[in-house]
Amino acid sequence: MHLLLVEDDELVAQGLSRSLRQQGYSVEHCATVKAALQWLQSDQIELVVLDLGLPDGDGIDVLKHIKKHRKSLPVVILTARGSIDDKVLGLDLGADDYLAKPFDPAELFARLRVASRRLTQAQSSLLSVDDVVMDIAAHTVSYQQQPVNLPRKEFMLLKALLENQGRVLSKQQLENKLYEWGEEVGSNTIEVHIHHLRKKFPKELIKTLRGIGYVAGKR
Amino acid sequence: MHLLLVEDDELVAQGLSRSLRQQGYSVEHCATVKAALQWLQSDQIELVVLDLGLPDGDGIDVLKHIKKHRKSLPVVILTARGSIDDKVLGLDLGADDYLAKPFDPAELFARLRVASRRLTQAQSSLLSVDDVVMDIAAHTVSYQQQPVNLPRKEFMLLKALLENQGRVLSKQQLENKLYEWGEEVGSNTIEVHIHHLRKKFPKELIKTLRGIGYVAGKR
DNA sequence: GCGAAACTTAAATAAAACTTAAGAACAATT
DNA sequence: AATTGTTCTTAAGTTTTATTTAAGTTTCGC
Repeated sequence: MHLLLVEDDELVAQGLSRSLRQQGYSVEHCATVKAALQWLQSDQIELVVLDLGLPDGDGIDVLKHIKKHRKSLPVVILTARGSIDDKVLGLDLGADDYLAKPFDPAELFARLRVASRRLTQAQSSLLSVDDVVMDIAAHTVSYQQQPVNLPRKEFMLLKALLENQGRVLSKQQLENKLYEWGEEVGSNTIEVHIHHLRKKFPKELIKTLRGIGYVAGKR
Repeated sequence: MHLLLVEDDELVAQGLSRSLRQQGYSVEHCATVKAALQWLQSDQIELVVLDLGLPDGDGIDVLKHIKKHRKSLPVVILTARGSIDDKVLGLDLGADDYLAKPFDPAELFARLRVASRRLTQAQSSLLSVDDVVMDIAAHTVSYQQQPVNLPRKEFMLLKALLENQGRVLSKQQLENKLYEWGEEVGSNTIEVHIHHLRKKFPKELIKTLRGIGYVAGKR
């Protein structure tokens, strides 16, 4: 993992770099705001350890820059400014952690492990065919990047179809998915909903198999 | 946001609960390992503040349980055990942060904001859509640079929506965020609060998806 | 070309959300 | 402890929108 250490005290920097490398990071080091911003251009950096008191400016500016341009890049602040107000400010500006000097290296390493293990995390589940994308958790659907508003039943119907791409679902099966048990439906509801869906999406999305049912997806 | 406070000192717990509520969390409190595990069954909890010294066991067991079953649930440890070894252990077992008592409440709140904004991938303590800006730390909201006064529930509601921009939240989900467990709400409260919010902000801010829920932000 | 199945349309019905306003609960202040 | 003002909940009435129904039209396979 690629770590940028921004620290102007040469001695501290050297010691830290060495032990961070021992911890398995590839460490880049710089001592000024300017150099830090330079490094951040590169998109190579995955984790930042930031001292606030720098010779050519305030480390807080580096933090702001990072959170503006690469908001998910974790930053751990490491500084002599240990007042509560400083901490609150740093954390609220987007820092992921804040250690006041003097600190124990073991604690820093533990906190860096927390930050880096968070980098390896997952995303929400999406159903899609071509440029029709459904996010079930967020209850949203988009077509060609544009959000599409689907009423409840239409959403359920499309979801059923997308969950069974390539498989034919009979009207009966679809009804079972849309309606509670015992809630008999007396008419051509499914046909009507299909109709409405087709008006909102490309017509190839839902194919009819006469006498059998409907399928979504390519084939 | 639904927070579980695990703390056996009755006095501390009471004080903390109150100020956490003031910070806008719905707080559930328990004092034992057993009760904590119970609460965690419910899947309602989004954030945990954990004391380690509990009467019927070690809080570390609660942490282990969480990280086994609900990996991504953030846990902030808050304890009298302040040695480096304890900290490293706690953090390496999956805690997201670790504060040793005595601590300053302002710092705890700031660190909780870090944890909760990570849940919603917001970058700092400012949430905004267009010219509606919410400062979670300061508990203020403004619209077109003008401060807007929001009562607690309205604030919580707007916060929940802003934390989930683009995601649809059902009335049920919103209720879960505003009310503590067992505090059943019998009526159309959410609708009424939404109504009040809409009177104070541009009407495009909160969209209704009939039968599904509400969304804030552009889509 | 015939009949069954699916499509389309519009109106009727049902369901959800909005709007009010009143009073209960809660806080702050004296 | 009483008073005032604020915030929250309830509930009823209204409006809006989704869903169902039903009737007329088209399409498909035989």
